This record gives sequence, structure tokens and C-alpha cells, in this order.
Amino acid sequence: MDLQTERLAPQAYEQILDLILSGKVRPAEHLNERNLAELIGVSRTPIRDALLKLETEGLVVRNGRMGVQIKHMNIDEFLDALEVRTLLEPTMSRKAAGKISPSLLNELESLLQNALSQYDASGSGIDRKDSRWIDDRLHGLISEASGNSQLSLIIRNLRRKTQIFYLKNIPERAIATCTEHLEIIDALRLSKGEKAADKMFLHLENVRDSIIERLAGS
Amino acid sequence: MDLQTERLAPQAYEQILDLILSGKVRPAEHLNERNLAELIGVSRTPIRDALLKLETEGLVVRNGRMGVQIKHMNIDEFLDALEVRTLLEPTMSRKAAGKISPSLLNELESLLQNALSQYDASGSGIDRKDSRWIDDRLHGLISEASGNSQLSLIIRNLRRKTQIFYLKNIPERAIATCTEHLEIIDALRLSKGEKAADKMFLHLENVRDSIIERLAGS
DNA sequence: ACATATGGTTTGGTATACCATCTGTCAACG
DNA sequence: CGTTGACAGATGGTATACCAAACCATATGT
Repeated sequence: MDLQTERLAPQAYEQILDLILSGKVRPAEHLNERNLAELIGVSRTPIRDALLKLETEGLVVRNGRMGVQIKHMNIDEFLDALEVRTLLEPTMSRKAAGKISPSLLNELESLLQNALSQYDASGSGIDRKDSRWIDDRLHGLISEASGNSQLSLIIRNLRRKTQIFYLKNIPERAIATCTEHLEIIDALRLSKGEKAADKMFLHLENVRDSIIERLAGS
Repeated sequence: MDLQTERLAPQAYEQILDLILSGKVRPAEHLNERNLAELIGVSRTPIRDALLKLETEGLVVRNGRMGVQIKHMNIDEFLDALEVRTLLEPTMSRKAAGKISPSLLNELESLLQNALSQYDASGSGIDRKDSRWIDDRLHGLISEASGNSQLSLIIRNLRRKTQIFYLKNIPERAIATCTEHLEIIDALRLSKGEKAADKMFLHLENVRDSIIERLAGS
């Protein structure tokens, strides 16, 4: 194998995480360590490290000798995670207001405007990978700016769990998400912490409602 | 080795966790996999599994080839964790009120009364191991009763992090903690969610203040 | 035809071998 | 005496060997 200086376990982790969050492997699908090892081109050891980490993060479950599979999130667990996010992310936004740098806000705004105009042009919705990347960047930067490291870690983990659930989100929600995010950015830019918290709260309520509505319809 | 039916990694995890939380190994002390393996009587593999899990839970840090050590929590990280707990645990208590069974409340109350009378008798404070066990049971049962699985997981992890920090807590706080916990239990027994949330909030404020005061004094 | 027995295959858990790198020490040299 | 360089030991990361359990499918007996 290559140099030890570039550790293999983190790379395996990223690749497996991408398989999960991009929906390339579906919940209930069984993975096994040897196949993953061959796929990624390393031995079982880094794969096990990665799976172990994913397990303690709650993204996969390992069923004894029945292999590992993506954690199946039922609606209750999803709502639980979203409820905690609703407790934390408005507070996070309030704390971030006035601390996050204008240049970062500009970057976020242009990302969002870009996605929106891309949608107008194509009419075919926003690529989910792009959408997820922008979401991660936005929530990530805001949580960093909030200055509470624990908050950042927890929210990142919770967001992944909710992402697993709505892998096939509705295109219209992607648009609404953009505009709601823009409102949050506006509030942050004006250093209006309370308003940012409100907007974040409403955003999460909308996410919840759209999921509930979608499940009721099916 | 023994049967595979009893997996070794979880046992190693529990033992190492106890070493950490009981203060048998101090922050900054270096651990290495081979010594731990010999100490616990298994090979390196289960040890690595356990350390990996502890790392992703944020309780230890692994510095490349410089071994692993208990994560050193500075005051800021402690306050961050406690701030998140202050956001979550009152809500948890509110949700638990009216759901937690009276028999569990009775069990908790007798545990606390027991600890208090033991203190009165000996005058030498409450054994830290007992104290921690009661704390875990109380917060654990309440978070379970809240019905939000994600909340339980997050709070358990946060509590461990704060526990690492105040390993040598002040004996008087142990007493105050008991009485504050009893107040929370009372509120829960009367199904007064709002009061339980208030009491939990005050409890966490007191924890924070006592730590800050103690650090200022030294 | 159905239930049970059985052997072989697959899988994760554990142990161990190996390697590249880091650490620490000691000696040689300025 | 101080600095540096090299060598030996130790350490974590990775690969691999091995095992017991679980699974599957075929065979066998009733």
C-alpha cells in the first residue's frame, strides 16, 4: 500500500458517507465489509474503522453477522431529530448574528442566487448534490459563527440524519428552501438575531410540514 | 479466546470509559493500544474499536502516533456543552412530565434520599461513583420518558463531556445536586411540566455558577 | 411431498504480522 | 559543552489469517 501519511480510514469514511447521503445505496440494502473493501481498494481494516464511526454517529446499523445497512429512519425518529434541530438552530442563528463575516454572507447569497437562476433556466429543479452542498455550507458556516463548538457538532450530525430521511425531497421544497435561506441571511446581515432565529424556526417548521404532507399523500 | 457470542469490543469500551469517567486516568496521560490490550486481556482490535468509538464521541483524542489521551476540555468547551444542555434538558423535563411512571420516580427519590442520609451519617461527602451512577440514572430515565430518542442520545453524550471536566467536583455541590434533583422529581410527580423545566434550568445554572466560582477561586 | 439433517459457503469478530514513521537517546563532532 | 545525526525501540495504521456462527441449498428419510 501507499504511504501511511495519507490515512485510508478517513477516505473510506468519506466515500461511504457519500454513498449514503447521495442515495447510491438505499436503506435496507445490505453492505458487507469485503465488498466495500474491494470497491474502495483497501483492506477491511479501514473499512471497519469507517463503518464503526458511521455506526456511532447513528447513520448505519450493524446487525451482528447480518452485515451493515443504512439506518432506516422511520417518521418518528425523523421528527425527533427535527424537533431537536428546532430547539437548537434558532438559538444558533441568534448567536451567529453580528458575528458572521459579511463576506461569508455574500458568498452564501451568491450560491443561493446561482442555484435559483439555474432552476429558472433549466426548469428541472436543482441538482440534489448541489443543493445538499449549499445546505451544508450554510448551516455549517452559521453554526461555526455561533461560536459554540458543541452546537456545531450536534447540528451537523442531526442534519445528516434528517438528510437520510428525505433523500428524495420534493423539487419545490428545494426552491422554497433557497428563499427561506435567503431570508435568514438577510436577517444575519442586519445583525438582527431575533429575526434570524424566527426565520430559522419557520424554515424548520416548513421542512417538517412538507414532509408530513408528503407522507400523508402517499 | 472466548466465544464470539460475547463481543469483546463493547466490554473494552465500557472498561475504558470507566477508566476515564472515574478519573483513574487523568487528562494529558498517554494511553497506548498495546498496554490497554494487555490490561483488559484482549488483542488490539477490540481496543481500537473502543477507542475509535470514544473518539467519535469526543471523549478521547488520537494524535497520530503520539497515542491517545483523554480529551482535554477547557473551560470554553465545557461552557459550550453546558449551554447546549441548558437548551435541551429543560425541554426534555417538560416533555417527560406526566409520562414518567410514579414507580420510577419513587425509585429515584429513594436513591437520592439514601445518598443524602449516607452523607449525614458519614459527613464525608457522597462517593463519587455512587453520585455519578445516580445522576446517570436520573437524567437517563427522564430523557427516556421524554419520548425523544435523539434527545436522549445527545444529552447522554453531552453529560459525559461535562463529567470529564468536573471530575473533582466539590462535595457541597453533590448535596445541592441531590436536593435540586428532588425538586425536579417533585415537579415531575405532579405532572407540572413547566415547573420541572424551570427546576432543571436552575439546576444547570447552579452547576455552571459553581464551576465558574471554583475556577475563579483557584 | 414435507420436514429435517447436513455440509459448504459467507460473514463479521478477533488475533497477529508487518511496515512506515516517530521518539528518545547517545555518541561523535564542532 | 552544545549541537546534530543516526540508530534502536516503540507505536499506530494496514493487511491478512483464522474462527465460530449464520445462512443456504441440497439431500435424505419418513
